Amino acid sequence: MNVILEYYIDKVMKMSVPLYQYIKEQLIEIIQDQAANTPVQSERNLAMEFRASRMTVRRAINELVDEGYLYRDANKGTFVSDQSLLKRNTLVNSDTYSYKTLYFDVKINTENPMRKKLNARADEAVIHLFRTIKEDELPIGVEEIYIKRSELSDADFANVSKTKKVMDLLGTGTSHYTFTPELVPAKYASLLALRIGTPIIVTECLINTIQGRPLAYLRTYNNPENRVIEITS
Amino acid sequence: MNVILEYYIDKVMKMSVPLYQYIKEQLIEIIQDQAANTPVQSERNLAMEFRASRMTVRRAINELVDEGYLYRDANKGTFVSDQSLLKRNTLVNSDTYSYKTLYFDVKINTENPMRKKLNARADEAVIHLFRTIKEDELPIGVEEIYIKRSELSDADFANVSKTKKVMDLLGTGTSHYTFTPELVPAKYASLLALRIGTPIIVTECLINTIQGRPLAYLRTYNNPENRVIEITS
DNA sequence: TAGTGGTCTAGACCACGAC
DNA sequence: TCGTGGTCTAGACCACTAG
Repeated sequence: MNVILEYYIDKVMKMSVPLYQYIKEQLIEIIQDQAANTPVQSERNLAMEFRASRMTVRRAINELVDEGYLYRDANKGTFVSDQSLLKRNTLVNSDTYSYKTLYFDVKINTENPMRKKLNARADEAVIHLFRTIKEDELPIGVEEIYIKRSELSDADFANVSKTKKVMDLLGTGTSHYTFTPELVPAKYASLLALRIGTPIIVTECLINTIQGRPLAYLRTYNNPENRVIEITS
Repeated sequence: MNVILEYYIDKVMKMSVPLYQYIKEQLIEIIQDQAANTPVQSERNLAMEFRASRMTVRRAINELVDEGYLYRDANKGTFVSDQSLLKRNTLVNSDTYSYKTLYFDVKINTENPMRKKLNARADEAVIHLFRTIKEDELPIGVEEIYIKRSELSDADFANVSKTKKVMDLLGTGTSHYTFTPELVPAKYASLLALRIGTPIIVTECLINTIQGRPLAYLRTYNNPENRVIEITS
């Protein structure tokens, strides 16, 4: 009741978070200290407790299931998932990384092969960015970035060299990663503090708008000693 | 009308596909030859056409959005996504791969380090499997697999050496991948048709039940010439 | 102003599982 | 038998966009 009161205060004060969103947050709060496989209340009970319809509660629960917090067992109930491996992706998760831009430019009429990947005409402006990635002073990787100028707002363009995740500049869309094993290039070995001949993983990422227009191309040389690439799904 | 008739024939004949599922399939049929950004009919129109409620149509559309087929633009409409890069993951996509099992055994009381990863007691039976992966006679990779016997039904156990995707043996759960660059091990170089000293990507995958119990551990040595690791999201 | 997607309600019936 | 999640309906109001 306290719970639902809180929500309606928000609502009245025009914060106006959707109810299902509010219920999600409350459920996360409730389960976050619970052991895996703990049952959550039934949908009908939660609906009463939050003074919401069952469909609204279901929406909240469904999204938590999709996000890996809960799982359903038909005819039995809904339970807390094992969260020891919560969905994560070290390629995108950059909260603790620091970046140093070593090169920044906007080029027109260059012969760079990346233009083809971006499907950019010869006279289109393309942003070039080269930066190092560190975590606690340890070199994590070096990154070459190419972004189509025409896809960025002026505000985003002004921030581009400060941006951590290029994804954040762009709305929803698709990203396509490829992973290639290489020996560390001589020109990057010292930046990565790796010996010549060390095998590394190079990740390439092409980011498209949901409409199918290429937006950005990233090429990252990852230091295998300091950055373990991992993906949980 | 033809469309909805078909569905109800199915329904009467007890095929009993959920309506939202049927609508999904029909929508995929409709859009599969359409260009990106083509609008689909409004939810209200589709509801009339399928004689379904708007909420049911919404569910179908929502799932297609999650799966990357469609995208929404609030207050404007729903549109066909660019499908040139449909979600895929070459690590799991094994339709065209052929497997050859070189080693199969069930072991108890071994000193294998994989037992720790599987959290298996010393006296638990663990299935060991070693196999090569080929596509059109080209070596794609070699794979070491460890599966807890106790998590498999007798039927699954009988099929385990014929199984393509280990994931298929297990219900839903989480899988956690790590990617490591290595030089191809001498013992696998000839199986992979690679020269000694070639850098490769080794993927390790730990599969857990949704309850958090480890089920299987896979270690794959990927041939970079014949298998490009890629992930679209 | 008319149409769209976004949210929400208050019911309903079903199959299945545990008791 | 009772409670669960799975599916579905027929409405409703909102904010926003485009003509």
